[in-house]
Amino acid sequence: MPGAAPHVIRVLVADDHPVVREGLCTMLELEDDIVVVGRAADGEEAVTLARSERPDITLLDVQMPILDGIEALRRIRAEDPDAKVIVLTTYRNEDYIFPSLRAGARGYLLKDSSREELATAIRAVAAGESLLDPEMVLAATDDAGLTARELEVLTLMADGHNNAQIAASLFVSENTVKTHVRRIFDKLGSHDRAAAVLQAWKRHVI
Amino acid sequence: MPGAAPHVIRVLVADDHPVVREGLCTMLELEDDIVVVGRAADGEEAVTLARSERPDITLLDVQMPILDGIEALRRIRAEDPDAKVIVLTTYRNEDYIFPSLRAGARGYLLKDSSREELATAIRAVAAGESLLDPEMVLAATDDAGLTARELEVLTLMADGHNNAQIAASLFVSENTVKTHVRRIFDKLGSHDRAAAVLQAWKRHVI
DNA sequence: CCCACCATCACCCGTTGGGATGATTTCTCG
DNA sequence: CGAGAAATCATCCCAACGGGTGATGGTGGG
Repeated sequence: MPGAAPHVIRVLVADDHPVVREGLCTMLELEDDIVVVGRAADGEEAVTLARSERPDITLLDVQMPILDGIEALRRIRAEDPDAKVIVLTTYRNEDYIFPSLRAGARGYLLKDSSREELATAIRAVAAGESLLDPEMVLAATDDAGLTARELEVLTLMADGHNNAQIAASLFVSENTVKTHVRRIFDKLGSHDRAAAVLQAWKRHVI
Repeated sequence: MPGAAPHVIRVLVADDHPVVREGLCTMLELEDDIVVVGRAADGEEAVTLARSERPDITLLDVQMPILDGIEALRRIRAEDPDAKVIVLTTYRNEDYIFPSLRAGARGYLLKDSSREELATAIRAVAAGESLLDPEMVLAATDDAGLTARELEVLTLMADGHNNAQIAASLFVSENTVKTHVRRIFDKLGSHDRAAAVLQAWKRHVI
């Protein structure tokens, strides 16, 4: 890599919260090498602006009206496969990290980031690297090793279905369901449905 | 009320998220009659700044390190019972609305607010009124009508305790616990522990 | 090719849970 | 004071749960 000329990085900011959007823009404008070239309040606007402005970096909030961040991300990258997008999240919702990466995100950050972290992330991604909030990556890998089937059972349990109902839903015998349930308990470290379901919810497994 | 002289409103902003803090300040400074006299990144700082600056309005994030918003609110009002504090929340966590009001908050807003809403709220509270996000008030009443005792039982259920264990914890008979549990089901519209606990969690009852 | 993992099912057995119903006491609020 | 809500406890009863153990196919990776 050549000691690239001090190139200004053109950034598009998409967030439905006016406060957050302003905050991001204000912080970014304080950096000499970053300029905000567009602000979007929803996913659709983000896609449109990405098309017209062709920013170097697009900051996308996951939770947005009309088009959510992930879907906006897909469309932006469908139009421009080289688009570099960083996904932001307010909540520690690791649920979105893998979908984001699969959709082509280059970065995944908590909004709870300092100006430095933001700027660093933007520069890194602009330079072609990828950047993930380490805290998020760790948490996201915590799917407790549940299999797809176990997840189905767990979800039905969470909805208040008993073993017989789950069995009927999945077209298997009740014995099978009981086996799954027991394995779910093992993996989540719980001994009953209530604790297992809450545990799973807290860990964003369901 | 007299057509008060165009008095400038001195505001203290406390939020641990740099982005949000900046965003709030930027938006508020755009208003002619509002000036930000302090910025705090945690509850302790907020208390200190409230003491030294004596702002007309203090904006407090509920979730902050060291001292959370509620506790900071209590201390600020302990030192100055006339302090006017508006509590902000990112999440739709209605759990904090009643504690906030009990602690003396004059306003309770979602951070997901426009500049106008923010400014209106600040002016209203500065003028001696109270202002609550109507959406929040409605949601907050949704505590499912659980009694304090039922909440204790529910919490223990959520931790995976069975009726016998709960009975032991609360020094009552298992029969009593079963009665509470059944009433909890009724109130939450569930038929088993797993669903009840998750329901309660989602509704921020526990 | 074999091992590991997954999903499936079975049987047994003791414990727990949840529904129905009724009663007592205490406390608050009008 | 009297109504009502909350908390307490009881008894009956059957369905559901959770633990233990063992077994059979299918699939995929090494």
